Amino acid sequence: MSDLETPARRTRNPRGEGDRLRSEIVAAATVLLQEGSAAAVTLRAVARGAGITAPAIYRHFPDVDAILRAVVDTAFADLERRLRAAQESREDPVGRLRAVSRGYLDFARQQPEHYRLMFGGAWDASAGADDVQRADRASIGMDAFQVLVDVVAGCVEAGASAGDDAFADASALWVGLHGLAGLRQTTPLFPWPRGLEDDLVTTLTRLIPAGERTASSRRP
Amino acid sequence: MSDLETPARRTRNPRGEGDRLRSEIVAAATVLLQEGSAAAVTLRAVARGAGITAPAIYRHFPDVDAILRAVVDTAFADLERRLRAAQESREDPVGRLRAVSRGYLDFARQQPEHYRLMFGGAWDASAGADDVQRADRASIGMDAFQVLVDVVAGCVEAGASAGDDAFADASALWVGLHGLAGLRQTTPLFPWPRGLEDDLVTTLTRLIPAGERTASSRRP
DNA sequence: TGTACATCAGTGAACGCGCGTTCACTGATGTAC
DNA sequence: TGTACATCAGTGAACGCGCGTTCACTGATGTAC
Repeated sequence: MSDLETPARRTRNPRGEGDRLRSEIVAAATVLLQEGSAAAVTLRAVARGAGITAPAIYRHFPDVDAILRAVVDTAFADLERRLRAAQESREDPVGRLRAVSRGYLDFARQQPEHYRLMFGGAWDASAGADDVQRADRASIGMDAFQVLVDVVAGCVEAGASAGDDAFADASALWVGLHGLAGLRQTTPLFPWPRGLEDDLVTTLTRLIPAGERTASSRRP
Repeated sequence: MSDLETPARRTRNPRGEGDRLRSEIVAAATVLLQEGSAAAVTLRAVARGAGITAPAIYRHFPDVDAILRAVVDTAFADLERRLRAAQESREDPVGRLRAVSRGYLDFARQQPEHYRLMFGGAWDASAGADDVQRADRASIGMDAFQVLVDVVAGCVEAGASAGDDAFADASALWVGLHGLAGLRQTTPLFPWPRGLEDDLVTTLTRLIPAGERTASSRRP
């Protein structure tokens, strides 16, 4: 706007406050999401939570969707961190696979509204996104998914899985974990069979029963 | 209120219009859901869609959640009808299983907002429900699930599945289908492995490869 | 080193909007006598 | 069979609310000279 008056002006360094408030806004939105649902995350409610007035939000986010995207980004980073920690909590490949699977389901159970927002799909249907943004949206969560690929590949390499395509089997595992997380949340009264979680992991990643292991295929 | 004046009054027959308008309200809500999201289904928007004024809604529904519940009920009946039709479209047990699975995923793909509402879980978290209502909510969708149990049991009986617990395997299948439906909707750009859908059905219901069939277990 | 000034983050008041909900009402329908 | 009346579905006006968004502003911070 006033660029016309002073064309060669240097871009000024951001003040420290700027980033601090930005993360406080995201934190306030996170609290609202945990206590209610995505519908509770309004611009004014976020401002109240952050202790500022509503218009101040606009210095940091163009709209409320951008805040939610920032929350989702944070949540995906958190999920990845937890999956990596689960992976490293064990030494044996199958133990790692099960620990990561449990970690995934724990995340979904403990942060149901975050999980719903991350995988609810409503937010990425925004038509206003350009190609770059869309590619960004597409790659989000892939770091977390990579942990699944890694632990499945570990089982294959150790001869504990009969699969030969870790990416494909990790995809199947992801589908199973996501389905279980979602349905458990929706239908808490359904009489879920005992051991379903372990069975799903075993079946979807083609784990070989311990007794039959050390062979490279199903049977000698 | 005026019961005090005429205590023994007969309950009057409902006029035909009453039920007709009720279903028109549900139909209007359904259209709004298809065109937008659950957030677009407001009391006033439904009234506009049904061609009536907003207060007229209250003759038929206590609040907007009740309308959404009616939409969900209708959608579950529709899902069951489609799964039954898929089941009866084939004679062989495995063909039936695959047709029903495909029907489930088709439903989720064609009616994404309905599917999201049915399994989104937000609507049944209402704390105002009494025990009867909660039991009602819990049993909803079980008729549709029974179709999965039936086709899985058909495969077991025909020796096409190595499973021995049709309910448990149908639960696993449900988890897989739900996960695939949800993730495909959320992450359309993910490079889904070819044949994942068929693989999931095969694996989760413990289908025996055609060459190894007629035996009662995995190997003679 | 001092000082005038540009920059910037956040404020406070105000707007128009769609929402759910209420209320008294209207006019058609069906029933009692 | 006629008629007076109760019932009922839906109307129209109005309310208060929280929302997103705008605008001019304030006062602190940092920079140029």
